Amino acid sequence: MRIGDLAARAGVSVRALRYYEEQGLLTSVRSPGGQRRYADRDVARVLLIQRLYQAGLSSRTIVDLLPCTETPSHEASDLAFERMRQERDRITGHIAELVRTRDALDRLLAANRTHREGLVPG
Amino acid sequence: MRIGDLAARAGVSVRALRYYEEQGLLTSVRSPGGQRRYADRDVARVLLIQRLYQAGLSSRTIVDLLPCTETPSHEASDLAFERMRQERDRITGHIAELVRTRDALDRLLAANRTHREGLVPG
DNA sequence: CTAAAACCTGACGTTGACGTCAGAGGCAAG
DNA sequence: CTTGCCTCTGACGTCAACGTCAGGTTTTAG
Repeated sequence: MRIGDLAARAGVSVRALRYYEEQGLLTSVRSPGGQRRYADRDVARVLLIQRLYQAGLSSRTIVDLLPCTETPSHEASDLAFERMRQERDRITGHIAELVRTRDALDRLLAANRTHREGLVPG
Repeated sequence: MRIGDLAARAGVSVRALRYYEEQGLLTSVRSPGGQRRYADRDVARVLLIQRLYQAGLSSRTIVDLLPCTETPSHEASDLAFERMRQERDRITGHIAELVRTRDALDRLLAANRTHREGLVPG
């Protein structure tokens, strides 16, 4: 599978895939001519990377965690495991914050709706 | 209230407050010498701004919505109202994504715990 | 065999929310 | 009036995840 195919299947840009490799998030086998070739399983890997980015993790953090995800072995360091727990908790906190923000918006929307429905005629 | 006091009370930097003013998110009255003076209610305003930033809104988006929040009037344009609904829905979607990501991490954590607890002895 | 399409490696550009530094001025206390 | 802290206006720096362009090579369709 070539880089353009992987990009299409994972819904990211070719540039992004090269950047992931540069950051150590993704590896590739090279063709005799030097072009990157990927396996089918890399689609899922890229989707996971995207998911983690979207959750606010940095490249550095992701590269620390990925060994855990690929080969759940005892060698996956305690630090990586602990880091994963930390990130999980951070996400939980972020979700709570977003819920509060949404509630605030809901209250503002309600207040505006009141004024819109003519309870305060102009 | 001076800018340093507001910064301390709202938990942001002085630089951030000047930036908010530059972006049209915050206004101030000037002292005879040209220094910014704020009212107590500006603390809440800054906290709201911070909350919206943290929810992924840009300065531009926030400045569009803030008129709605300060004076819920009929003049608050339909566009601002609609925009607010959009952002609310975007946040809801984002929350759902974060929950999915957290679930993924939970599964990975469970897998690793299995290997850690000696079910696969080394 | 050829031309188009895809890929390669640099390397500089972008964006947003500030950080930081320089040089100068305002302000309450003693 | 001066000491010291706070504040002012520029204006350049930062950082991350790519976008984009240049100039050249590989792969594939016909």
